[in-house]
Amino acid sequence: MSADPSTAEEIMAGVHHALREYGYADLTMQDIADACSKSKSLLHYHYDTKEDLLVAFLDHLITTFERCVEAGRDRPATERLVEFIAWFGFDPDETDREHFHIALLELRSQGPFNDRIRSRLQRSDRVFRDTVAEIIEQGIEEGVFEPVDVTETAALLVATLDGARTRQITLGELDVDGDTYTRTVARTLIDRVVDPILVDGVELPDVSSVEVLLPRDEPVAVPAVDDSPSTGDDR
Amino acid sequence: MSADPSTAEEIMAGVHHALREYGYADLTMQDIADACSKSKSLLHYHYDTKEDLLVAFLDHLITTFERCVEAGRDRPATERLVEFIAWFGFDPDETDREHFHIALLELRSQGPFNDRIRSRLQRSDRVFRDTVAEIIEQGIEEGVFEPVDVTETAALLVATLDGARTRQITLGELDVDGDTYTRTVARTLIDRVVDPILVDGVELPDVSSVEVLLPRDEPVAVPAVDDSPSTGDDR
Amino acid sequence: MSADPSTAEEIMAGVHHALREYGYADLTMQDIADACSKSKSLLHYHYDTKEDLLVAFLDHLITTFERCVEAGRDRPATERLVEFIAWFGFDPDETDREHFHIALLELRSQGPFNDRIRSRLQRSDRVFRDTVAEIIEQGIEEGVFEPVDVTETAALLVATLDGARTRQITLGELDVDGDTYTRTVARTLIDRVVDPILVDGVELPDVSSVEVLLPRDEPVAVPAVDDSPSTGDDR
Amino acid sequence: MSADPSTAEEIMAGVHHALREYGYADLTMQDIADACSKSKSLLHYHYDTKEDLLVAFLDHLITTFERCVEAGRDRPATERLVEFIAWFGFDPDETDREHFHIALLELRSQGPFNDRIRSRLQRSDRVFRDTVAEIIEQGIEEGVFEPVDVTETAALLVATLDGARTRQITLGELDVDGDTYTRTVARTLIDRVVDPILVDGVELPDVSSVEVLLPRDEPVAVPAVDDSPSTGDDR
DNA sequence: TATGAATGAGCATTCATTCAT
DNA sequence: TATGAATGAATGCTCATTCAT
Repeated sequence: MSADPSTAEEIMAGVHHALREYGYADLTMQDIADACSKSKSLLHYHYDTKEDLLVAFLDHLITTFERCVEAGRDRPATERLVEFIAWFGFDPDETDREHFHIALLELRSQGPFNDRIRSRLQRSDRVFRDTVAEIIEQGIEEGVFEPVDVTETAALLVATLDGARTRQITLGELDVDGDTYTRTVARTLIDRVVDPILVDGVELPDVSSVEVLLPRDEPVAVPAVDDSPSTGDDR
Repeated sequence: MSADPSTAEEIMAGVHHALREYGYADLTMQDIADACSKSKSLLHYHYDTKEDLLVAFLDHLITTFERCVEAGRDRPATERLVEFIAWFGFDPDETDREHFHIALLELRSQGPFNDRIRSRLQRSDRVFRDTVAEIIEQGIEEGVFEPVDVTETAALLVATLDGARTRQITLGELDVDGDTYTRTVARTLIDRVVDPILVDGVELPDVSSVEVLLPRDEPVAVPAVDDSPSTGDDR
Repeated sequence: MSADPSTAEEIMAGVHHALREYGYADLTMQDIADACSKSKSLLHYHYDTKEDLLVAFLDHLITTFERCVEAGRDRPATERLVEFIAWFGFDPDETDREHFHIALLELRSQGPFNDRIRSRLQRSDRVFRDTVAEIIEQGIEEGVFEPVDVTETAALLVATLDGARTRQITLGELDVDGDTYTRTVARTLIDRVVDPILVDGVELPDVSSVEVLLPRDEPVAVPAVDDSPSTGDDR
Repeated sequence: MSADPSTAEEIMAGVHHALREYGYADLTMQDIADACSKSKSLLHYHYDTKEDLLVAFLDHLITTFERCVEAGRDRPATERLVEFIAWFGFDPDETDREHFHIALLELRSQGPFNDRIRSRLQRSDRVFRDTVAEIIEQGIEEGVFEPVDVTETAALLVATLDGARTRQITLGELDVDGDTYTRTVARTLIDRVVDPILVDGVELPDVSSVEVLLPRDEPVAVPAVDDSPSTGDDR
């Protein structure tokens, strides 16, 4: 890896920033270089190809997410579930986050064409569904959720939230019943899917009272991720 | 419109074919020209810019969908709903359809950057949700569905099915519990969301018994769509 | 020639109009077609190539000029000379004329590359210099001009006026001593070159009192010029 | 500016060479690239657009001229004036120079359409007329020229020489009285305009005895012109 | 005569990548 | 490590010209 660990971080932050600004389709190496005040050549010194760089960025992203999930593991299941659901939506003023997810959607749409990207998406999907499954499992053990099929339930929740976010992003600030697409769907999802599996008497905490530990996608300096550049080995 | 209506159709079919083959990001005017055995110049003769052409294609797509929805309006609500849900999924062998939806996802991911594309996506979203809402409304009137909030329900169903398809597409033929992502989610969606709103005693028809009228995305010759070339006016 | 004589005239007027609007370098067959409300194909029916069309236009232009010169031949030499000098300049509000001469300059700059254009420019040069030479000759015979070398004098006058106009056109409405480039030069030309060859006691008439018969380059309907299209013979 | 000063010079020389060979209207970036044995991409690396490159070339040209004028300032006015007049003409064998001025005329004809080109033409006009004005002023001070209006005289001389050259170029090697157009006009110009303002007893030196310091338009390596690539600032 | 449809050749520009330092 | 210089491949678009009717 880079002798200077901060260089790798600066580059990752640069990718993040450039993705937010230009989107994936319009993203050039020059954009990234500008965003981290480095030269194109240096990016190629650390990552042989543009693809290598983006794959490293995806790894970085997933790792960050995993770390955050880990950090919240000691909280009650209901709280964690609400956090997860809430995490998917944006407030209309979080344009940075929205721009980033737009870029991410573009990147995801390249999955079918790119094995390496796809493998990261799969890992990310695994992490997402496992996280939700684990939360539900935990809830069942805690006696707050009915004993449902956790795998199916996790798949449903993730698909729904993802679909809502995708639609909200691609359609713009479209209102559905006077609220955001994602929020409308999230609310309905809770009413129709989550509430029915709550054990009688159990209530979900209010969204506003739940601390969100999952990454808000800020270009925070991350504690040093080892993604050795240009080693070339890939799955 | 073109004097020869078949030219416009040939071009639309060419776009369809080329999107399936190359995806949206890699799609060139040459690809489209090749796909319909015409010259690049001719494409530019009919559609000033590449964007114009793709926007026209989206219009064509939505119009086709609307026509098919119209055609199935006389069937029972349960049947129509099952058809709609089934329509979202692919069999593993329908690679053509899958490839097309991959391209569509890429195109959708450009919505945030392109007003004209976005306006088509919004129209399409409207059509989708209105269709489902109308089906549920019809079901309530027929006495087969409980009187639920149709707008919310429609939003939930569409988001979930879209999310499942998006994930299935981007992640590849990933199995969830031994089935397709979309099918697993569709099944769970029916169990957890649709079944609970069925009036007691009513049962959904089996998927395999429902005739699917919605467009299978084949480049079928469509009965004449008016997309006057190069008029340039937009919204 | 065209069965309908007005068609040829409409096309010539179209070229004129289009040249004024787009200049020569940016002139497309479509521009000309639009300017005369005809189709590109029709232009090609009458004139095989774009070059043919422009060459015909130059012929048309020169012929018109000759006709106007002819019409003024019965006036006194001093009057004719002042008219000629005045004819070269524009008022700042004659933007149409200026735009046309801009296009003409562009066209002239193609002379070195195009034999057929060059031959028309040469003919036009001949007509110009001969006209001035004839005026001076006439003046000598009338006893108003000293017996100077008419060829040299004509060459000097034409070069100077042309140079002034070229500079005025290319440099924009640049002021020289509070007046137009062309007018400043024309005045100095009269002071330094014309006045000295006037016989003692003779005075030039005032510019404003001289009727300008030379063509103001308006797209006037011309009495029918025979420029048989597409005959292919040249020079 | 380029780290290697020779690169900028090579490109300028390439533009010069390509202009001479293809003219302005037919000039492509590929032509220029070929002419300096570089890649099109490199041209775009140094100059964002074709226009940028040509504007830089015009700047380069004017700067070179100014430098040469500067270098000849210590000579007598009559000598400098004769040099200036002689400088405008070509010998029939100087086809390179002629070709270059043809291209220049094409470029000038774009002035009305292009602010940046026009501003360079204006600067060049200023330099030309100021140079002649300064020479005449100097001559008046030296007591060899009568005290005439220097501005008017300079405008007249420049317009006449420019007009003669333009006509010679556009009309081809057309003879006027057995001599070049420019030479005929230059001779007459001296007879009718310059001689009359000479103080009695003063004579102009013979053209052949005057050393011409003004640039012969050869692609001579110029002592380092600063045209920082792609800075984008203009005027 | 007159037109709409269709084509091929050409061109400026972009961008990931490489090279020399 | 880090950079500026340089390149090849690719792409959307323009336009004169031709063809079928």
